Order: sequence, then structure tokens, then C-alpha cells
Amino acid sequence: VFSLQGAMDRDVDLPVFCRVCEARHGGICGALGADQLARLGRGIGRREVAPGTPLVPAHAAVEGYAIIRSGVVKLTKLLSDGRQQIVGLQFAPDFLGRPFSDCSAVGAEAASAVRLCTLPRSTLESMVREFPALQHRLYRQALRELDEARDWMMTLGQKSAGEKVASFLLLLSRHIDPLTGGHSLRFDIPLTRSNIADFLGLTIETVSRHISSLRKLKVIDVERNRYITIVDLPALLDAAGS
Amino acid sequence: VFSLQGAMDRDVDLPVFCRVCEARHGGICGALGADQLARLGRGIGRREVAPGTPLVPAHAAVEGYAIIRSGVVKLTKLLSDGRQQIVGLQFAPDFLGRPFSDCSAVGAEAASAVRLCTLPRSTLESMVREFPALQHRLYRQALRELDEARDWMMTLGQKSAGEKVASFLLLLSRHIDPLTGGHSLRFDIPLTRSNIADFLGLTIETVSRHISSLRKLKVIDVERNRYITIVDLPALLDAAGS
DNA sequence: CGAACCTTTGATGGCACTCAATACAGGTGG
DNA sequence: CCACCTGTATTGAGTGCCATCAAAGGTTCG
Repeated sequence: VFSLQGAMDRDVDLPVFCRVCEARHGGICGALGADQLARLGRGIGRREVAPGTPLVPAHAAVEGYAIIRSGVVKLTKLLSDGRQQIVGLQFAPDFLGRPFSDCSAVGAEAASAVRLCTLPRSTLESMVREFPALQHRLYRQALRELDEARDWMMTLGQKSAGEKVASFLLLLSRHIDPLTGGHSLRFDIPLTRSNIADFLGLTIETVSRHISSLRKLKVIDVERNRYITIVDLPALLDAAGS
Repeated sequence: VFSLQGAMDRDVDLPVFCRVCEARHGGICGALGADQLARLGRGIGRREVAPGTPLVPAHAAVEGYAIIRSGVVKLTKLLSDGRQQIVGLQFAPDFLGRPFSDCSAVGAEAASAVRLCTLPRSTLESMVREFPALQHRLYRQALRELDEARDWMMTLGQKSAGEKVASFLLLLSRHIDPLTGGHSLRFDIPLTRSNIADFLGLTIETVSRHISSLRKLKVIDVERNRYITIVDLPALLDAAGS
């Protein structure tokens, strides 16, 4: 009771939008106290962008950073001949951007509608220098992203097309909030088939074929090409090859 | 002249083996002053292991960390049915291990003969807490590994077998010291064909075929299956698909 | 309703995998 | 030093999976 009371007292000093923020206690914001958040809050901007909006062009100068409040952001790499690979998906409350580097190695684009808190480069970098706990959170997120990238390397390098598609559906089910009123394993795919293909290193036709196959086997259910229900989770886990 | 003199004075206090260490100024050690290195040095051990030696079993409890002084270490992930993917290669003076986690998500194994400095978990973690510059170096390495992992995801997901093999040779040429007395683009492959195949998501036969093909096209030269000379770098760059 | 876009389904072909056999390198013992 | 042996690498033939090309079916806008 005591500590809860204390926490509530301190929260009175928070910026208004932090108090109602979905990501208040997760991500890097969770490392900060009320006064630090208040300081961070002075430089902050809030954006809401439509699907497809480019957020960070690849190899562009780093202008600022952002924290994802809701939605899905895809990180992309482009080959000179136009081939594209999606190298990561980021969800709330992930930190977006590349600290301590003058240019980003990947491009970032809103996959769904995305709400962001943006902050200028100078604000973040000075606070990182001042508060080691903030850098610690950034480090932890980088390590987590590294684990995810390596997991996906396993999928890209070793798995068959069917296993890739199943792995992708499981990945989404772990990150996307289930749709309200529905089954807990029912969610909205935030990516087009083309995005999925770029993520899996397949073609849209192959992705479509394997999704259809899973549907026919009653492992998943698909409504209007976007709303997925996992009907038989054990079978899907099996299809993903663990 | 002044600063050089100063640096030499301070270096007198270094642990003996740090003074002659190839990695003294790179990696995380470069962030530390003489007295900090001396303290780190008290807990340190030096190992020299043969190719194939397991260094960190996957999913094992984290016992300690290491710094690579020379050689190549491969990071591996295993699928339940035995398929293996090499998710990263590490070279001197990389830091090896997974801070702030109870178990490593990947296995590590010496690919060539490897010389290491090992340090216990407690030493590193207490020093990280004390010296933010140390954590900063660790963070930078994690970001660099993340960039490399994402580069490789592009290769695994989008490139053809021939492009993968060429990309791999270029990757090695950037990291392996050239053999003494030879052409500057001549080096010793520290991996077997089986390792290369696991890294590229191919079979050993396919790897072998494409290496032979590059040899017949006079793009590279191969002696005794291990010693590679890049004869025509522009052609190799072209074969890698940028 | 109609148009544009995305997705699904079908037919075909090529690249990489599989299986199999040979060639080579390094190490050991005669 | 050479014959032998083991593990690794190369080369060949055949198959299968996924990409490609093509067309039809759905979905979501104005």
C-alpha cells in the first residue's frame, strides 16, 4: 500500500500524456522517474501515422528517435536491384532509432497505423550520458532484438516455406494484441502478403498457398484475408518445426 | 609526443599480459584505464583452445564471459530435428557472452584455434555497474552485431546460392588477417564446408559447386581446399549482388 | 456499381537438395 | 619414404520445392 501510494504521488508530476500512455512502464520510459520523464517530455512530440508512412529512410542521417506507442513498424533493407528483406518488426513499447551512429543501416516504415512519441537526438543523447539506467534499457532492447534477429536467421536459413509461414503466424500471435470479443488466438495481420513474403524470403504466391493449406487443414481460420484465428495451436507449433 | 609519453607512463601499471595483448586497445578493453584493467586483470584467465571446442553450450547457464584475442568463434542455433544454423562469426577483439541474462540463446564453438581471456560473471557485472563507459562499449558491440545479423538476414532471405557464397568470401576477407608473404587478398578459411553450408543455409555440395565455379572463372584461387586468394575482386563483388 | 488493388489458384520451369560415387588431404604405421 | 586409412571435398545424375508466368476471384475504395 505504501509503495503504491508513493508511486501515485510521484505520478502527479508526470507529463499529462505520459500518465495515460500505454507504454509508460515498459520500454525505456520505465527506467525513468517522474522528474526525468518531465524533462524528456519537454522535447517530445506525438505523431500518428498511416500504414505505409516512411519513418526512417535507409542510410539517412539520424535526426531523432521515437518510441512506439501502438501499431507495428517494419525494418527493411534494400538490395541494389530492388530485392527487399524485412529484417525486423517492432511493436509497442519498442524504442525506434539508432543511437550513437550518424546513419541508420535499415529503413523503417509504418506497417499498420502507428502512434509514436518522437524525441530529438540531442535530448536522448544527453539523457543517456546522464542516466546510466537509460542506456541499460537501450542495451537490453538491443540484446533482445539481436536474439530475435538470430532466431529469424534460423528460420530464413533452415526452414521450408511451410515452416516459415507457420513460424510467422506464431510470431505475430506472440506480439499482436488479440481482437476484443473474440477468441484469444484471433488477431489482425498488420502486413500485406507482399510484406509477409519480404519478411520470409518467399514470393507472395508461395505465402498464399501455404496459408490456404493451413486453412484447409483447419489449423487456422482466415476471414477477409486479414483476420486470423489459430484453431489448432499444437498443429501450428508442429508445422513451424519448433 | 606529450600524450604518447603519458600513455606509456600509465601503461607501466598494466597487467603484463595486457601490455602485450593484441586486443588491448580494441573491444571493451579500450574503454578502460590502467587501474581498471589491473582490477579486471585480477579475475582474468587465459585459455587457448583447439578448433571445435565448445565454449558456450546453448541454453546453458551463463557462467562467465570472454574476450577473443585471436581466432574465429562461431555462434550456432540448433533445431529440434538437428538442423543447424550458424548465426554469427566473431573475431578478435570481440566480447563473447550474454550479459544480464541467465542463459545464452546461442551456442558458441571455436571454429579455428582460439585464444581467449576469460572473466567471471561477477567481475564483469560489477564493473559494468561502476563504469558506464564499459557498458557503452558493450552496447556499441551489440549494435554492431545487430547490423551484421540483419545484413546476413538479407543474404539468407534474398540471395541465390552463388551470391551467398560470394558474399561469404567477402565477409571473411573483411575480417581475416591476410596470410603473411602473400597477396593482400589471400587468407585461410577457418571453417569447413559443412560450417559454411550451415552459415549460408545451403548444403555442402552446393557450396562446393559454387566455389569450384568461381575458381574456374578465375575469380578466386583455392589451394589445398583452405587457402583462398581473391584474384578478381570486382567480379566477386559483382557475384555477391552488391 | 465500377475500378484499382490485393489475393488466390493453376501450369510450368529452374535452382538447389538428395543420393551416390570418386578424388583428395592429412595422419599413422610399416 | 611409401602404403594405407579416415575424414573431407568434389563431381555427377535425378528429383522436388519454390519461383515464375498467367489468369481468375475478392475486397475496398470512390
